[in-house]
Amino acid sequence: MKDLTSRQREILELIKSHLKEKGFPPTRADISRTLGFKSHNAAEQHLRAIEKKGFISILAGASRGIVLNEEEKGIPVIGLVAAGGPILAQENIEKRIPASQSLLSENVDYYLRVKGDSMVDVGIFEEDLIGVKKTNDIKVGSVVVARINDEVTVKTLKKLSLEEVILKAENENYSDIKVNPSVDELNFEGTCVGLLRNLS
Amino acid sequence: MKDLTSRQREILELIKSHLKEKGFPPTRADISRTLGFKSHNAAEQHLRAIEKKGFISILAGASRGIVLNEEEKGIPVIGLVAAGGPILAQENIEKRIPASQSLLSENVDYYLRVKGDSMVDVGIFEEDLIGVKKTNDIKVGSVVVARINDEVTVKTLKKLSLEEVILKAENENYSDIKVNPSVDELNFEGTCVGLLRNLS
DNA sequence: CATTTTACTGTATATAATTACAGTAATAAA
DNA sequence: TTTATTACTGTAATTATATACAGTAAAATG
Repeated sequence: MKDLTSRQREILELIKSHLKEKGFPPTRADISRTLGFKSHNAAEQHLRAIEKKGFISILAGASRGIVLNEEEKGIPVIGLVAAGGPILAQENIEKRIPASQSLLSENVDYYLRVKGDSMVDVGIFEEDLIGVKKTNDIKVGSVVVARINDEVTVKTLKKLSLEEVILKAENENYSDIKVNPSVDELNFEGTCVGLLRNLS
Repeated sequence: MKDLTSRQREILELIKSHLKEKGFPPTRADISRTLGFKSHNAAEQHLRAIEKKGFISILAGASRGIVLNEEEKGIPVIGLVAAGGPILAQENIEKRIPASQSLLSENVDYYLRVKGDSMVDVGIFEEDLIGVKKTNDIKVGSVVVARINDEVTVKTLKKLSLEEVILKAENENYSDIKVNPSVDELNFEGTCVGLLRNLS
């Protein structure tokens, strides 16, 4: 799918906002009015170009017959993380669930399916989905998604310094993980901002 | 807001499904075609009636200018339940969060903010939101929302018979609640089908 | 029983909207 | 440098759409 020109992108955004505000697509005249075109044909030709590039479909003969061709991706759910690769790699994506706006207070970049029982003491159970936000703003005390030498784990961050990082399992049967960042490769994938569990 | 007649409801549903399928509202001709009217005016007059009853707005002069007037504000979040009244009473609704379709596997009628720590052993913590589905299909072993003599509680259903109902708190510090349905007033408000937690 | 509401048909018309054709001009790609 | 693409103006025709007016008939309401 070819890239849109800036003008075409502007028109696509206009269509989206019109849809959101009014509830139906704009006419050529609407577009022309908003962008100051003196000819409806300007809008028409932009629409054709955008359609040709695959971003919309135009239904012939129908008024306001502009359909967005979005694959409405939604937020990816990560099942098992293949060692080594990036966490959001295609092969890790189990499914996608529709973007859920204000469901969780902060924006979620992806959901990670929890494996194991190392976090049961803070109510994170196996098979729960934790909402992860990619951020470098990692704080001691929060639940983080960390990658230690290609292994991804969810733990509470207990200590963060240049010499030593301590990750705490919230389960008395597990002991703390102590990592020396200069010896082991340690990356923080993000912070856990929410939790989703399917019962029934 | 007056009730719609069955024919009017049919037309409102048609508008909704047209919006969902095509992405924009139907014309009077579309409606007439689908429902077999021989005159577009049939559709027009139905639309006027539906508008008069407050379910839609019609934008004069605009093609497909039908706007749904839904308060469909999303799924209600219930904070504290006032004793006595129905759980979904207006005064109990703390806020609403957008309908989240496939987020939780089953449809949620409302979210209930958990008070207390009686369910921590199954990972339900204070301030968590549990997704509740109103149903009479209550099963032993599932987490239910029950009302005992005007008090609402979330517990695991342990035993269900005509003589005795046992509700189990999932916390060793609490003991089972035994209810005799013929003595105490007992209603099941619904089953817990999911859980939502905001961290961060 | 009179009146209103619901549920249409049928005709007509103004206007809303799509869309084709003919151009101009600047910029990008081959 | 030729050609294609982008970005428009301007005109016009056709079709799509909203919407008014005049009816009919059954059902609901007061």
